[in-house]
Amino acid sequence: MGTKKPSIKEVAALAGVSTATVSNVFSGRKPVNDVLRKSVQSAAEALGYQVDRAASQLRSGRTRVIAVLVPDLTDNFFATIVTSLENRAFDEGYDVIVASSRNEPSVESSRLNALMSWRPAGLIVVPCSDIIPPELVAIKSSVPMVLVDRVSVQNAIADTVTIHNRDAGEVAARHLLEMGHTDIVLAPSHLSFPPIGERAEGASAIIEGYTLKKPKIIELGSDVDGGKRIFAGFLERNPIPGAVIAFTNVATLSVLSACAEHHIDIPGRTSILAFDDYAWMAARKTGLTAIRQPVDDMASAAWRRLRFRMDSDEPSPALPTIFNASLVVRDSVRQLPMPKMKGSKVRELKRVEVPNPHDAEEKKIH
Amino acid sequence: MGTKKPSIKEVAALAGVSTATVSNVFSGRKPVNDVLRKSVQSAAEALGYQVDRAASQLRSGRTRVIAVLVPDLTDNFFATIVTSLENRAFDEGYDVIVASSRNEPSVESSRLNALMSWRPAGLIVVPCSDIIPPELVAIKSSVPMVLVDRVSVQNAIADTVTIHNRDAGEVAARHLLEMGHTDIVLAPSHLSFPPIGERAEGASAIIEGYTLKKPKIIELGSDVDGGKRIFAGFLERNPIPGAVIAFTNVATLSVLSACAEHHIDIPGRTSILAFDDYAWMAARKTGLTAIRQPVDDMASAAWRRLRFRMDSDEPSPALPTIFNASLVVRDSVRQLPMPKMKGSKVRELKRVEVPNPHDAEEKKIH
DNA sequence: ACTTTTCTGTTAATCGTTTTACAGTTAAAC
DNA sequence: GTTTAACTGTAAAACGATTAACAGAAAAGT
Repeated sequence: MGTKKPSIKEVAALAGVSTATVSNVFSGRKPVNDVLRKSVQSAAEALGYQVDRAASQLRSGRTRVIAVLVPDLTDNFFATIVTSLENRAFDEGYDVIVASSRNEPSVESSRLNALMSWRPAGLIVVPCSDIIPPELVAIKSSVPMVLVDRVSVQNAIADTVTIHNRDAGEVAARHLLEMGHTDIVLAPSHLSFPPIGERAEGASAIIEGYTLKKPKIIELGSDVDGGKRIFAGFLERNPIPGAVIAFTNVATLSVLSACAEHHIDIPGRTSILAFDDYAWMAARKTGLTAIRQPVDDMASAAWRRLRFRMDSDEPSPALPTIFNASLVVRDSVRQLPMPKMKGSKVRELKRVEVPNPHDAEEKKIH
Repeated sequence: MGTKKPSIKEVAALAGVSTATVSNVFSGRKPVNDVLRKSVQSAAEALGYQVDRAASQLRSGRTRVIAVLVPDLTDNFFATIVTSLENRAFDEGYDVIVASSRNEPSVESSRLNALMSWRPAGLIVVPCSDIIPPELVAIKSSVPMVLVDRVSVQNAIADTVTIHNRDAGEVAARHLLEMGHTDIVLAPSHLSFPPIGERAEGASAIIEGYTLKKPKIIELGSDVDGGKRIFAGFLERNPIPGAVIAFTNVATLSVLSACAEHHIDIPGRTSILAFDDYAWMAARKTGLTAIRQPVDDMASAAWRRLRFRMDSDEPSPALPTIFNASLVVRDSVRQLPMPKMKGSKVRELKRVEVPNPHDAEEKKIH
């Protein structure tokens, strides 16, 4: 309980000007004489004045807030996106408010409502599943927004930023086949999450095309402990697979934990190919071979797209921005003695350019 | 660009009541007849009405916002704290806005200002270094706040929530000594960060007491790549140490990466004791022995303390809440052939109770 | 010398809520 | 049967900024 914050009136009084002038000094909306400007600034300084967001926003209708909704801040992938977004936004004078949906659609809805009550200037959402919450559809027309990662590009209701998940899955599978593996198990978190499902489909199709039968798929869920138990259960009831593709960060941790518990050597006994590339994956004796998503590029694309939407008032059709994932080869996939083709050290997926009639700049997807 | 949001007036008109009544329905401040309440609610529903935060906040002066400032959202420790805080706050009708300081004092200051312009009801800060930004000191009297983790309890200007870092360092060192290690290197990120410095001191004191000489200390900085290079450089210029204590998450990753690069077997060639306990630490063949901080307990303590401050207008002296860390024994510390004493599986630090005259509830620190 | 433009600053209305003060109605108390 | 109290609802005044409309002075144009 200190003294309450000074208002613009007090600053105006102290500087001997009108409140309008003080406002102009702070917003830079109209030029102010140097002498007056100085005196306003020092008056504000002396009083510890700060513009009141609420009042400013109420009157102007403009709000320099970007709302961001992610499934789980604790997941490094999302945390990285949020951080990146936050920095970019801040540099351009926007503030970011974040909410996480804990991977639950109901929480997602209520958080979305909470976020919207800020009347944000823009909205960036990583939905938690493929059923896009009805709120979003309603909101879509009133707030510029972009959807990231967990969306199927087909039925997107707004701009999207994703990687080409099917391709990524294919590359993963192809790498395993090239290394001589045919006994491959697929370990997604939830097939119903668009990117995960697409990755798994891509991988499955390639494997089936080669081995003529569908690979086993085990859904591991989105928490590490549960996933570990599921995968451990699988290991107990089945022969140890020759290779596993883990389609998310948590799936990777689940698989790895279960293997550690059962003293299964990697890659001696089973090979592992992970998705998402984190520091800890390299910080081990046998580094993990993984599919890396260009997180920073994705974040900046999302921001760029949002800026574009916020700046233009002409509505234009939803634009998908699609990045390429890359394969980072380390030591967790064993070369089996029947090489078909040799794999290269870092293998780029074939680049998928999205036709983009409205925003030429977007073309230079990297 | 859709239709603009409806205001309270339109709801009132549609429901055939005054705006005051609508306000009462939503705030629950005064009782409203059931019939009217229903009609207000359905009118609001029909129009898609949502209370405008800006206006509400401007008029009432109250704001349901908690500002949280952390050094790095990408660090799982902080992300966990933020998530935990967010959930708790949300359940009680507060919204959280987060900012990260990227571990830079200058960013910290500017972010702090940005956060304060929200006129938050409460502030939770994890400072990035031991020099508490001057803004904070100024703010202290006007906003309830609590400091978490990176603070030395001694010169705290507000309530704090920490673990007993010195003790944690001591326990780490003692465990290594008990396992027969004497050739121990200390790997902190920055000694100037209060908790890190204290941990290192604790460990150093114990080791010195036993071996009669100070252990080597290598500061690794707060990014993994840099730290890895520093530690790799150390490994090239020195004999491989018998054991390493890594005092933070990033330090752990740096050390591990460097060891992987140099094909140094753990714990065969060198033993490692880490701080902070994450999923990936268990997801390896040789699980990492680590000191675990009770992150969730810390977050809830921080929230509880903040609530207390927000509820009471009587100023009371700053109260430190101190938790105990625990040692989680896995496989990364090798038992050397000269056992002094035997260590137990999970060893609790001695509990440090903080006298607490003002808030009896706080006593039950767990 | 008079009009026009430009520049700079002010007055006062306004944004959408909350809230104080008050009014009307009904129930309880005497 | 009048006074008190208890409820519910309303009208209207805030809250602190922005901004449209305006005003006065200096510069420029004719």
